Amino acid sequence: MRPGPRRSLTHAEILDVAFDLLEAKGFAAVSVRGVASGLGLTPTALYTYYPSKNALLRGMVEHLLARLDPGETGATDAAGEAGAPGSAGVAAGRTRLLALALRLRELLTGHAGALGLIMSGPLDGPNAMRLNETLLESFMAAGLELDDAARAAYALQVYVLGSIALESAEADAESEPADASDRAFATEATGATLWTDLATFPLSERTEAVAAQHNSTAQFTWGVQRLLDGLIGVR
Amino acid sequence: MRPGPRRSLTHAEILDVAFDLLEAKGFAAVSVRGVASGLGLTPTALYTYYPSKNALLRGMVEHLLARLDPGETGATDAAGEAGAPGSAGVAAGRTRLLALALRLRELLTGHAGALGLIMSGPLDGPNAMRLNETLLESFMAAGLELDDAARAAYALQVYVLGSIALESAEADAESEPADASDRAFATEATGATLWTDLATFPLSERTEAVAAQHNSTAQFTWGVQRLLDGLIGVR
DNA sequence: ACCTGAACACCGTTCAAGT
DNA sequence: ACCTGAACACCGTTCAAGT
Repeated sequence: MRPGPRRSLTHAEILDVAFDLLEAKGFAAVSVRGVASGLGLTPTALYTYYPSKNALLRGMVEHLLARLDPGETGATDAAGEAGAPGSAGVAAGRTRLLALALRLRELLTGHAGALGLIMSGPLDGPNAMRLNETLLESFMAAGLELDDAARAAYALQVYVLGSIALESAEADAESEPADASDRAFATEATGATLWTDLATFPLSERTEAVAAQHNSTAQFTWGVQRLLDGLIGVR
Repeated sequence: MRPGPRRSLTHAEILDVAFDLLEAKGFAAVSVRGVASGLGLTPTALYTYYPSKNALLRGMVEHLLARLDPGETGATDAAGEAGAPGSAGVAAGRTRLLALALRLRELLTGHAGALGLIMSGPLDGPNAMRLNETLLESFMAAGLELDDAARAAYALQVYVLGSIALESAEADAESEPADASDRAFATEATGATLWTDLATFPLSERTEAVAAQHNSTAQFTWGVQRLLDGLIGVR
């Protein structure tokens, strides 16, 4: 076939195929050629819809964030004044922040390799801004003044994305069987003693059990709670 | 030339070329072919030293971490008992933790695109373990019991890596001029209203000035301090 | 505007062969 | 053990051409 049947796709259709690919074969499979062929198109046809692969990736991020649904704002009373709201507002704000963090983590870990998406550029799309606005409202409801709320909102995003980064780094490693030898070479490369086993690090050794749980929802929640402890003045 | 002059390179020499490439041309330029040609080798020759590109990347991570130099342990007194150490020990532990976090950030942001390195696999090399051990010691010196110290050490690493992730995502975007149009397409892709400008998000708008400082050392320090507030029971 | 086909300049990795 | 050269199966992106 030469020119083509004039399909006129939706961006949503393209992103669906991209997410199918991400879930089925991982981040590396989300290629211009791969998505195009999943759509029944030539790679070059995709450039009609997105000017670059990076633009496609950003579209995927926004698509994910659209499903975040920050929920009812409801913090309008506290948003106006920088004073100390009632402890009920503090508790409500904190609950909402934890819920948002958990939901964000859920969305991003649901699709393996989603971190690659986030690193495609800054989080400045409309849905990312909506999230930011909700975080600001919640921190102000919890008693922070505006500037501190901004810093706190950023800190929380940092923590969530950091968690995803570390989790996905380990998840990727597990799916690659050649990893043990990779590690050996990395060790040798630094000139470190090859017999640096756990015994050299007594605390790390005694802590193996809890380290094994580092990627759990419980550890994530614990970390977010401690961060919120530090950000909000309560507890 | 056919077979070759039998060079016998050091892993350190290879890593040096890799870091030169990383600094000069970014993470994408750190390719097997690129490193090999910088060494005057054929790409395949590199596979004698590293079994895969990922192994090379892990070697680079260890090489970076080797320059971390956690410093004198000095917390041997507090490491033995889970009780409450003197406030001097708490302050010293906390100071050391902040210094480590700052140093780690400095190392990773010094080389643009270093996050790609970290995502090459879990941080389980000898130097990564040495860092972990030092973090454990410091948190115990600050008064945490062993299991909480393990969780806290992980939380701190999460925060540092998350900061790097967000910073490098924005740094990469700045170096690409085609970004504005990318964003427009991403916006359209979600079906979001195109006129979602800052005015729709009043809090985000009023907070632009501090948002512009999100990648600063000051903001990083502020976030780490708040996290330490929550992790260590003081203040 | 949407699409094809050919092409350009790259990738990581494998394999047989040389010293 | 260390290296080459050829090859395989991919990339993102550009460009002229068709409808």
